[in-house]
Amino acid sequence: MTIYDNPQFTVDNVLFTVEQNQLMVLMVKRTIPPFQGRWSLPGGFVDIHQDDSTDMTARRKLKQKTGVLPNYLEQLQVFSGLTRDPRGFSVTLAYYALVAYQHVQSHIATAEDARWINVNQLDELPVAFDHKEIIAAGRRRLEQKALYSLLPVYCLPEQFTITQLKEVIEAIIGTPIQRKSLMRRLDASGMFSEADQKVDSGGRKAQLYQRLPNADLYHFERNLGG
Amino acid sequence: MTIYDNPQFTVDNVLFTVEQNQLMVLMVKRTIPPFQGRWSLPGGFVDIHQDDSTDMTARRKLKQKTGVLPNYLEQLQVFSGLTRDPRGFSVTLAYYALVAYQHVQSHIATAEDARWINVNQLDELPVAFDHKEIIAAGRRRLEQKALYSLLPVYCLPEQFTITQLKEVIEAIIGTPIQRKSLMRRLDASGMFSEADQKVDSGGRKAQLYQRLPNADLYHFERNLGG
DNA sequence: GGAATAGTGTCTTTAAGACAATATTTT
DNA sequence: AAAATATTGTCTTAAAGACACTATTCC
Repeated sequence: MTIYDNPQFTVDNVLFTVEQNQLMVLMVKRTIPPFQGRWSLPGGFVDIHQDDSTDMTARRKLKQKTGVLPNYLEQLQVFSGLTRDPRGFSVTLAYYALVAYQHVQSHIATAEDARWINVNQLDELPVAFDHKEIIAAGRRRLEQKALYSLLPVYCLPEQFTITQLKEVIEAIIGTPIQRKSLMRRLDASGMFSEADQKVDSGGRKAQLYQRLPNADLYHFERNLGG
Repeated sequence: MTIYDNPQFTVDNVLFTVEQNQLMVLMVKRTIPPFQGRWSLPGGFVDIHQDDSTDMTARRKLKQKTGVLPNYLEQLQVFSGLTRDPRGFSVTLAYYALVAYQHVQSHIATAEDARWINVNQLDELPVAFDHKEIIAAGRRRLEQKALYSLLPVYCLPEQFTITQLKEVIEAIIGTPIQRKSLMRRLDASGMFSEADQKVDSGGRKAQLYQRLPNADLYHFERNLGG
């Protein structure tokens, strides 16, 4: 039986949020080689004495950088190869995650090495490894899911208005959607309850909706935005 | 800086096909511990001197067991944990793949240790590791994709009739579909051309359709089977 | 011609798109 | 009342479901 070199295995996170109608991704500045000084995704090695699965590794790393657990976390894809890390063959399991901007804002603002980057301004940024490609894959997945589910609610606090959700979805998919369609979906999904309070917004007060704690993400049978 | 134990990393394949209207999965009998004598998914270690990515590992292992490359291959999910392998923390990247039964039949038939297992008869089989769970995840993914794409064509040879495709889809999703809807989709997808020949089937001869070589998998905006 | 299977025509259904009309709130 | 935003009503549209009808082939 052959003995194989076990490739280096890491976990990386594409943490998204939406702020001012712009999709943002969390990046951290590398302090050590390779790619020292470039921006990279928050991630690292599995600690088998602490993590009971790679999901926990992902959550642990996100908690470290943001101070909170994300509202949503899901495996994205494995990226592997000989050339993505100059040290040799490597494998990274990429996750993507969603969080409300308000939940992490204070923590990120005080951190030197962590920043929200507008995904539309990534071109100009010096990025480490193949992390631009990983972010692009995360974007595609998020965009797809936004068409047939209400996944984007996880970019908002537990309570939110229809207009807020509409703007978040539009930031993610890049095209306007019908407010009416969104209301029909909120209703049909069974994932939310109407809060007692309403909130003012310049005109008529808006109904607050609130995520039901253990509701599964509902999948619609059609896409929005045809 | 802490030194981490690098967990054991493997690649496993859930290779599906459909034969006699039954969804089948390829399994191999383990010849060494742990789980010696039990059935498991075809997979193994990355060989960094031979594989330029984990995709190639998956393809190489499938070629070894079946003699051919699958018609379709896609990452499924990573499974990890302390308890899935008695030797300690392990990580496996599961792929799922599709192949035409005819393409591999002869090769499998002569192999001692490889067999097609009807996915509906897995309960009775002694299966190694968490491979039942991995197969279940593969099934769910295949089923979902069968609702909004024509992925099941990859369980058929390059040329096929509508009736064959209909039966394959029904085996995968477990409910009957409208022949008419399928024809509309074949047409709309742009993935196929009509072959010159027709083929007999007991009554009127059936049109053969054929996969266009470089067509991408088309995603419809609605699900079948509502 | 009859049985069997393939393919067409067309009406219904469902959920999204469009957008006008109404409601509420602040100034 | 006017401006601004929220919500409802309702007609249109697109693609799937249902299913009757026609076409082809073999016996």
